[in-house]
Amino acid sequence: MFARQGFYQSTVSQIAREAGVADGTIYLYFKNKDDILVQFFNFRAKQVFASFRQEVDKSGNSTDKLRSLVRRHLEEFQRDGDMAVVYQALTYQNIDLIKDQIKEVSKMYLDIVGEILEKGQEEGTMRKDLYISLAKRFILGAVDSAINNWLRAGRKYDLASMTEPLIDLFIRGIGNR
Amino acid sequence: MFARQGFYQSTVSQIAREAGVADGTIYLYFKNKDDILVQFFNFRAKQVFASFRQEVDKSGNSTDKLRSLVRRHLEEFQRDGDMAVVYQALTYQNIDLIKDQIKEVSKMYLDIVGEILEKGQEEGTMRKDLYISLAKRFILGAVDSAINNWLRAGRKYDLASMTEPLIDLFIRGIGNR
Amino acid sequence: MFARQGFYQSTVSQIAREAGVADGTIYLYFKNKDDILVQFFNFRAKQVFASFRQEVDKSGNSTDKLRSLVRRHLEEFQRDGDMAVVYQALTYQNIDLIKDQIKEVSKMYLDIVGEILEKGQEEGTMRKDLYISLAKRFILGAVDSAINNWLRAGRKYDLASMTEPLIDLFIRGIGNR
Amino acid sequence: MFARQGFYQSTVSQIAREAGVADGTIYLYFKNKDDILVQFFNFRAKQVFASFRQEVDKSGNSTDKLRSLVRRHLEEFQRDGDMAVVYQALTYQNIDLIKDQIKEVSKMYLDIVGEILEKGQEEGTMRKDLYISLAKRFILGAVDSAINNWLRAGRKYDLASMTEPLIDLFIRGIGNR
DNA sequence: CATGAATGAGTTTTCATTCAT
DNA sequence: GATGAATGAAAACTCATTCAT
Repeated sequence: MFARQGFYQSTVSQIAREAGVADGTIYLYFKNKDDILVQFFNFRAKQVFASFRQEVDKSGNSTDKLRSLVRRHLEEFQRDGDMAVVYQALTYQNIDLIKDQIKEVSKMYLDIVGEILEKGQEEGTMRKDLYISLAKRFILGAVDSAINNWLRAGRKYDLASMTEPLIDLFIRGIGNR
Repeated sequence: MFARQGFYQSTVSQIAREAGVADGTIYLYFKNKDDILVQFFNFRAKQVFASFRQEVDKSGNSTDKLRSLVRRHLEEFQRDGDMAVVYQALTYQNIDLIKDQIKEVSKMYLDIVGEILEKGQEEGTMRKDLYISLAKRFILGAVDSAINNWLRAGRKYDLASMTEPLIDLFIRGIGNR
Repeated sequence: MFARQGFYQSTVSQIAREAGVADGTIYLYFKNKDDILVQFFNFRAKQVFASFRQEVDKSGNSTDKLRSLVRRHLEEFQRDGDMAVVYQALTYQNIDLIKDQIKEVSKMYLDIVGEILEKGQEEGTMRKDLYISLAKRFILGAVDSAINNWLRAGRKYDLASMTEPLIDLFIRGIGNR
Repeated sequence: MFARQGFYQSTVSQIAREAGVADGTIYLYFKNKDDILVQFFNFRAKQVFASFRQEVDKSGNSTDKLRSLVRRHLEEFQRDGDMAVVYQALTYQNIDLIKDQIKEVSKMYLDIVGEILEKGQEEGTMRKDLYISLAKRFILGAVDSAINNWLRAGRKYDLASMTEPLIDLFIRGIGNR
């Protein structure tokens, strides 16, 4: 519902009806309307991001790790497009309510990418002169943007298949020669 | 005010007070509250984006054009950080109200980048095997992301100075060899 | 709880928690929330007032009877300060719910005082020209007021020790002779 | 309406209807429902009590002053019986909201009575052995009680005519001599 | 043109009460 | 008898919008 209408356009009554419960029941599980968003973030989005770390640890060299991360990212967001919408909306807004949560999740992601880039520099597959703190944000931004495009295009094509083209753009830009 | 509090958190009364007029006066210039957002977009954001075209036309080769576009983009958004906040918030949300306007502005931008990339391919400075419709979105997304990072970091550093590092990442990725 | 927060500020859930039972259990012993107040009045406050009669019957002359009544009144309310709070709050409000109970209890008290005053007139210890129906209310009011002062002062001093000073004021008044 | 139904039994909608305005209009003049009570107290009850001082200053000896005070008190409360109900209900409850206001108003009254009693002692019309801090509360309590009885009896008789009998009881007490 | 008081529909939230377990 | 999750009616409050001045 938040994905379709946005948080402020969704009323608690609607949410309750969609959930098949009475209005008051909502308040047995959420402190207030805001808390619905907060709990969504803590129990859904955070989990997804936490799963990225495992995926990366499995892969071998840094390029594979980056590929795994991006693929997993796109796959998860494709699997739950509504979460994707809400996550994006929240990330690019400045909502006090969950500002800290957003920062935390974002940092988690950037740390992973940062480690991959450093490892890549050691391996010799990534450029030594990379401005890492920019490069990692650049990568997250580009993936976010790919997701945003997919959403705005109506979720019609296969988002995960964007992995290779994206990696290609990243690597040939940051790859050593 | 929209930048600080968001659209739904801002009341018409607050807007009127900030503007130094009475509540009713707002309705002499705007059909309703929504219309304030629509008109903002039409007369502020659209103008900015329209100015990009001129900037690009001035420059010489495609790399210079891309550099000019990105620099102008960052400069304008830095100059009016509040507009930047609102623009970003709207872009990554799914507001029916201005969905079309967003698409239009976005298309305007992507068209410019697309032309630059094609020109670059002709000139031999850009890779011939580029998946252009992805690459141009990739570039917009990366610039958006740079702006978003700047906003979330409190607008403290010089955003325009990110131009060269960004271009470097783009070009060495998409440049021909 | 009613003493601390008042009847309307206390929820049935709170009452149940304080009583160490489940919410629903309350409704096995009380018809509804109002009934809690009604039963409190019938089984607690009424008992206390009924006990006054016995106390008075024990004493000898009318002055002693009045002294016994006031002392017992102050002692009982001091013993159960929370009941005192609730009783006072209810007496000076106009709650349909227990209007009749209040009247009954109040009449019970005024009847006792009235009898004492009449006895005193016969004995020659009370003024013959007393406007009895005023005087008895005057006495109840003054005792109530002493209790109210004690409550508002935080129940810190010994309420029962106010008996003598009060009786002195009743009997002799404030005028010099 | 508060006099009739009590504060918690009165809804803002009812208040608005009685006032002949829309619900929202209430909130242009009162911060919230509680504020209605607070403002009532500050602008109505406080004024009444402030007027007592003037009345007392006019009279001559201390007995006259006491008589003037009591008469004015009864007259004002008789004139605005609804205020009387609300004032009494609030005084004998423990509402945090206006606890301080009640204390202030009550102190104002007790101070006046205290001064009168001291003056009476100097004049020789009041007993020298009076426990003044008790005696003044005793007087306020007795007057309050007279008002309360009048209210509960349906405001049918002339409250102000109770002045002389009350003063008589204060001054001479109930004891025969 | 501008004002700002008034409106009332629409929202969030509370909580007495019920009833299947 | 006891439970406590679920209910939904009712209440407080907000705020976009209107319109007489």
